[in-house]
Amino acid sequence: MEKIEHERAMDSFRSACKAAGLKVTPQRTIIYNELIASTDHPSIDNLYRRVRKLLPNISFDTVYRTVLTFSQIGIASIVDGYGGSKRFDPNMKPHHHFRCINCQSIIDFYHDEYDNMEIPPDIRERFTVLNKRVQLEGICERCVS
Amino acid sequence: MEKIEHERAMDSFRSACKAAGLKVTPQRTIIYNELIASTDHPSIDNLYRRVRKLLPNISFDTVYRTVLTFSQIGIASIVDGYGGSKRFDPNMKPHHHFRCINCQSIIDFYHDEYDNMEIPPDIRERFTVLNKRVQLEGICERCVS
DNA sequence: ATGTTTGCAAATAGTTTGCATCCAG
DNA sequence: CTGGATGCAAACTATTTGCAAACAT
Repeated sequence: MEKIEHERAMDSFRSACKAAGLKVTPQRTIIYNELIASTDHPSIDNLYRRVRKLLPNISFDTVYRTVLTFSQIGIASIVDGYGGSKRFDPNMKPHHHFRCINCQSIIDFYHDEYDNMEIPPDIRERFTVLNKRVQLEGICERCVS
Repeated sequence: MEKIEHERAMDSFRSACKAAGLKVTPQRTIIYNELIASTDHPSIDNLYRRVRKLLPNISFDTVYRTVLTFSQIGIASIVDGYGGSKRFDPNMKPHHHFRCINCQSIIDFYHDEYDNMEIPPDIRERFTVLNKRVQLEGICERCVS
């Protein structure tokens, strides 16, 4: 990430905090700063270790709560392990998922157009792709009210 | 699921077990049976409660290990919480993920064609879609060897 | 000032492992 | 028979909560 882009990201971080009524604390600033410097989708534990180099007294759960807060105000997203526990699907036919961000229910759907999407050439060259799935996120019909 | 389709699924379950050198035990049979009867992507805890009605003495971790085994031999898949812990992404621009099923690393990639995919009409009518992402799974370049 | 955030600690939830016994092949 | 599978227990990891002190506004 370029320097200018980085500063722009820090600016929009501060705006997002204010918009959400959250204080711009040094902890939050440093955690966000480390998060955007990380390209590897870090776990909280991972992030904690990096942040601690800059802020040795920070506690693990400050990092924990802060990153969860970031995902609530829409400046970061959880890419794995949304809920507490693993969930399973016996349906091995090609299909796709809609996940409700409120009630966490996962709804299967079928859509040929999605099944037929091509793998981008650069990905296909570098990796062996075994599975392809579209994941939609949003609010389900029961949670809209 | 229709009755005939259900029996076909149980047949292919038994074949898959044999092919993988696994024994077709009553526990595995009942767990798989309950799993395909569940359309809600159950957690293990959830499945355990259902299975226990049929097999009151079964232990929680038999269910646990069994379902993990199912996902290893390819007759079920984990749809949430692949690893032990949550992982975060500060990148809020539209992008997609490749996840290595071996080392669990998650690689971002960009692809306009994926960004521009339409939401299926029936989904758009029922739900409020906030986010759309393609998730590819497979083996990454470092893990192929 | 004051209400939010932090750090600490403890509780809870989810996952993994070791091992003796049991049973499907 | 026999090696893999099961049940039990305990360890371990991840997540959540309560609360007093500290801090940003």
